[in-house]
Amino acid sequence: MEKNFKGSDFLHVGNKLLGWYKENARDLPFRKTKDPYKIWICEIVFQQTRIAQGLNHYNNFIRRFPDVKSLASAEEDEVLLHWKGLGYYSRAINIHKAAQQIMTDFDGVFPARYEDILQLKGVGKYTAAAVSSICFNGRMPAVDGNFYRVLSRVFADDFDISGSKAFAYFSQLATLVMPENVGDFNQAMMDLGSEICKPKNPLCEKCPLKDDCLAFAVNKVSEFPVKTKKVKTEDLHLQYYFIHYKGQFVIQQRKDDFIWKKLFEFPSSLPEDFKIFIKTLKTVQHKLTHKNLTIDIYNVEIPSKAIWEDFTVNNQYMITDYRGSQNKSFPKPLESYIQNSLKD
DNA sequence: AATCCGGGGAA
DNA sequence: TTCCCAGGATT
Repeated sequence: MEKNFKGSDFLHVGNKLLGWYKENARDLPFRKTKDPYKIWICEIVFQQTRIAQGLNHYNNFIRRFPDVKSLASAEEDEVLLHWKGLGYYSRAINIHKAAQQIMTDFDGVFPARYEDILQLKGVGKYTAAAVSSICFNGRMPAVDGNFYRVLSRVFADDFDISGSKAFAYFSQLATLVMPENVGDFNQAMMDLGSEICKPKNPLCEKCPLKDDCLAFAVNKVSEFPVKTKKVKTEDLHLQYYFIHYKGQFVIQQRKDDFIWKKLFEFPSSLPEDFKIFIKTLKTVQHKLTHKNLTIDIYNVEIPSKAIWEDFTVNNQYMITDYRGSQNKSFPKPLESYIQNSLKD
């Protein structure tokens, strides 16, 4: 149902939210700073990632890369290592490229304009609005999943959040309630969506917007937001050869397409001659959001130094050992396999 | 406009 | 199991 609220005044909703936020803001490390670098990093880390899940990654990342320059001059593999286990690895690749963008295109100074921030790799309209508003008094709503949920409920609006029009639609809705302090407003919406206006079992009785929420008024909070798109998963079979000799083993790096971008893995093929060295096969199940993985890992034990050197040199494979593998980012199931091999 | 990209926690 | 999370890039 299209609604036309133009001419109406919903500013008091935003101001109520600000009042609530002043007393109930979560105590998070990145709330203590307006350093655009740190705010940017935290926005990327927490894309599609819960605070509890990403907090250690954020702290470790900032400790190792405290500013744009240290990140820009780092090796990509080390950036990926700090992203290990977080998922959506293109974020790590893009964050590294963006740091170098800031060095070359913006003279090493984090850009203050929304349009410039938007040019950074991995930064979309949400992140640009968040950094702009929190650090530079920008006046763009940082419309994310929390905005969809809170606004759809407050206005009892059944606009489908699955479609690509949702961002523009809820951005306009957000401007109706957006007060002067946009930076705090954006963060307040995140906290309200996380702590009160939760997807399931929202705490409506504690909600500062209880008296303004149309969905609550008609007891239909659970019907919002409307999301029609279904999540589908498909099966995927992977095959690996854990080729090793005296604690060393063969690895390779994945491409930057498909899953686990730029992460390390074992070879997925083995010359026919070497299949006589296969000792065991371990099959691992692993779930991704859109894929159910079945991973066959063949343990290939090379019997002699001569064969090992012949194999690794001729095929120009990357070699590591258990210690060295700690400094590389492996997908979780392969990391587990390496750990288990260590026990044997 | 539709699809893909992780991993973990909550219900 | 299913859904969702401080989304963005690609096609």
